[in-house]
Amino acid sequence: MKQPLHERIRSDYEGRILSGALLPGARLPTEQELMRHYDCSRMTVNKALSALSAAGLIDRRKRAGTFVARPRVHSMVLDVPDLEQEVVQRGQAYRYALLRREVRLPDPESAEEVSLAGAGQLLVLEGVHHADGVPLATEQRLISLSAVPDTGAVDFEDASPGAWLLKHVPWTQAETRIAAVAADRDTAHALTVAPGAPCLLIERRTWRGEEGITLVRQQFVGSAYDLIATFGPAKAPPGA
Amino acid sequence: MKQPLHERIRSDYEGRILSGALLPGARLPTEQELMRHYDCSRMTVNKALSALSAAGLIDRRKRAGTFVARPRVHSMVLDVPDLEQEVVQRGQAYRYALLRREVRLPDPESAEEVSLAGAGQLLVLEGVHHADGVPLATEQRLISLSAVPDTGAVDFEDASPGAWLLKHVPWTQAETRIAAVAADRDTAHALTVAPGAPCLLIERRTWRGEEGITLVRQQFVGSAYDLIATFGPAKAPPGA
DNA sequence: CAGTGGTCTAGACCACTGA
DNA sequence: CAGTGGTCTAGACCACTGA
Repeated sequence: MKQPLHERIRSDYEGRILSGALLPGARLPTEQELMRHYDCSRMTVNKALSALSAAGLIDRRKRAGTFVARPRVHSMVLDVPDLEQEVVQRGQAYRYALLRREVRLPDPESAEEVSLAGAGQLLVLEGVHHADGVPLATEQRLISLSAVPDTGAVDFEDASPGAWLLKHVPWTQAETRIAAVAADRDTAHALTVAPGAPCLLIERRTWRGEEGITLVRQQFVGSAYDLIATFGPAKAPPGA
Repeated sequence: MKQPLHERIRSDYEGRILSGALLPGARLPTEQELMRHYDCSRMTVNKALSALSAAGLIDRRKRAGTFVARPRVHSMVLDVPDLEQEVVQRGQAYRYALLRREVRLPDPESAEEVSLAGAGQLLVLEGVHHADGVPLATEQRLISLSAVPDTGAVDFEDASPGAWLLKHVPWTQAETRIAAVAADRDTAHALTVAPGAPCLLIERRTWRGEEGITLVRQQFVGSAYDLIATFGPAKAPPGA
């Protein structure tokens, strides 16, 4: 075994957390218990747990113990925006209008749908995000029911699916594609802009471990929305 | 002093690296030397250096020693694209055409220019990025000459300023603003698209520590460019 | 082959805080 | 107040690799 022991301990628990075997809030063994289980010194256990803590996967509290961290909302380096929260922070009223809801098998011709659904079905949600009653963005979302079975029972008539997912499903990997497109007729109608108006298109795929969670395609009114991403060690850029 | 010693060692060297007092490639003291200097055990020194290594600020090589890492090109979590590299990877020929170059004081009415320039002057560069001879994006860039004095001597007639900066200036903090806009007359002309065509606008501010380095505003032909950002622990998304 | 970092041990004292 | 994690010590053996 060339892998260091502290790496093995770290990846053991990383795997259990990412796979969902250890749910948020679950308690991990104490350092003493891990020392006995892995037959090693406390420093080695501590190194593994410190790394998990630095990665945000666990929270450690003196006397209380070590716990699986709550799903990261804004703890990732890129500020993946939760649209609802953002609108509310601007002091506007947020509303999500669900237009369509469907559970179906993936389209066998769509590689991305097949890859997302795995062996199961897809929940398809279409709706429009509003700020102060004005349409801000359209959203088409696919959710893997095998990855997130709970979603089937949730009522999305009112709540934004993105906000629900952020709160309930930990994700570890995301890919975002951003482009500027001209609004087609349907989108222009839904957003009450002129056809051809510039829109910001955001497509995001999210994974937990190796398993796809959701694929979402949002189209924003160009004149009404900016995407801002900040990254680096500090909380806010120095200029702010 | 409530700050742990390993934190103090870490922040001592972090500060020297970010401030430029220790340049890329410079050698740090060995663990033995640091043990003597801070009068502590090797594990404490090792914890501090391991953290700097995990953060990508230093490289450690057995027998050789510990060195300040080269500026991060793609090591940040968000894949800030280097346009030149991206175009070349697509198998296209890259060219940057410089349209304007000027050294001037910041406009006192522009808070962002004043904040960027500090006490010094600004280098202003305007140009167009081409892929296979076709205009891909316009670029307006401001560089703080007090933060990057070397820039004054560089010939940007041919080389993209972004690629030069990525290679030569380590940055620690960035803020990116992304929006969809309609091309105005000048931009449409430079990009040879119709006025009003959707364009992806990217504005990026970059800092090294507290000091502003550059502010760049790029406008991409919407139909020709997608921005893709991947983040998470793995190198590539599982679906790819 | 000698110096460097990587890892690990078997302890220790302490601060914190919830049972 | 007892159990937990945070930090630190003073060693050790090893793998690696450049002088």
